[in-house]
Amino acid sequence: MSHNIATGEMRIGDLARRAEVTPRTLRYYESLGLLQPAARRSGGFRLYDEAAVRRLARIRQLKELLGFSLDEVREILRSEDAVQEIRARYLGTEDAGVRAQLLRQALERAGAQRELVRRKLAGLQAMDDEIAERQARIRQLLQQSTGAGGRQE
Amino acid sequence: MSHNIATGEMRIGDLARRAEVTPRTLRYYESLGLLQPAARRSGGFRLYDEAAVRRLARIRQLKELLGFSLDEVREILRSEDAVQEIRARYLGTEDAGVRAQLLRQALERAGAQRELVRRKLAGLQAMDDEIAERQARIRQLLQQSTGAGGRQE
DNA sequence: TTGCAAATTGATCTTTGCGTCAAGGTTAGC
DNA sequence: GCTAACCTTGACGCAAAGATCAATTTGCAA
Repeated sequence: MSHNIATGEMRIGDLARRAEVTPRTLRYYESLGLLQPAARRSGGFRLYDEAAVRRLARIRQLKELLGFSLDEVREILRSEDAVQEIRARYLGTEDAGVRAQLLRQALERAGAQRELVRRKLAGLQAMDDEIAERQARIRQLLQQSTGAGGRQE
Repeated sequence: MSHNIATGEMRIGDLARRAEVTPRTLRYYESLGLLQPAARRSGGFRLYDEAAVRRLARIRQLKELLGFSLDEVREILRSEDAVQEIRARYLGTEDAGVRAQLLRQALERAGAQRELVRRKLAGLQAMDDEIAERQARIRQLLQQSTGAGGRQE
């Protein structure tokens, strides 16, 4: 059994198939400090869990969708990991003052991340608008043309 | 004078500075058939015009913002150039039927381009929404926290 | 006319993000 | 306990997108 459904543990090939990447890619990501296996089996086999599946999906999203380099992805993940740490500390304290402080930190990080995404988004929006405008102009010409020239079809 | 303001003619270094790339990059783009200089001076110096500035900006936008490879950029530009050609032919005919046909071609191309952009946009939107949601959750916690713990500031 | 910044072509170098062997070690199933 | 499928590390290869020489030329400017 290569894939223990109950514990969610899987070997490198299983994870690779699930994420549609090659094992080589996963080893490479590991070497860059992007994705660590949850454990190693006695023989040396890497073992991954469900958290790894999610993290890998995130990596691919950042790389493919947003076009970040793996170096940038590492920085972003580092930041996200920090948020998780803040969350853990938040859950670990009862002190309202400390809690509020931690929340503010998390908020700040989320804000920074959003900034990044919104910049890309704005550029894309502008492009979309531009194309839409062009389409509208052409459509209008087409209307005039087929309207004036006697409608066809 | 390296940069004739009146005619908008400039040499490779001028264009490079304006677009924040290196001259090497421009020569490379030329070798890929992405950006042709408007002319060459007798000595062999490349001369660029304002159209080149715009085209270069477009290339960078497609590459940096949308994450297209230079190969893909070339295809997209080819398509855009085709639109320009359609436009020229449109202006060159009076035949309403031909005109309508050309307009429909242009419309189709614009549609295809928009599809591409919108796919990227959708992914980014989803990411932005996700972050926004996270922010909202944190803000709510913060409200509760500072609300319950006695407001400060 | 000489001098220096900027240009030319050509060649080789670098980085990123993996792919592809090579030579073995591990493990599930029979 | 054997075999096939999977895994290990290590090394080299490769395409994209330039960067960096190197050896000359060009051309404005004093």
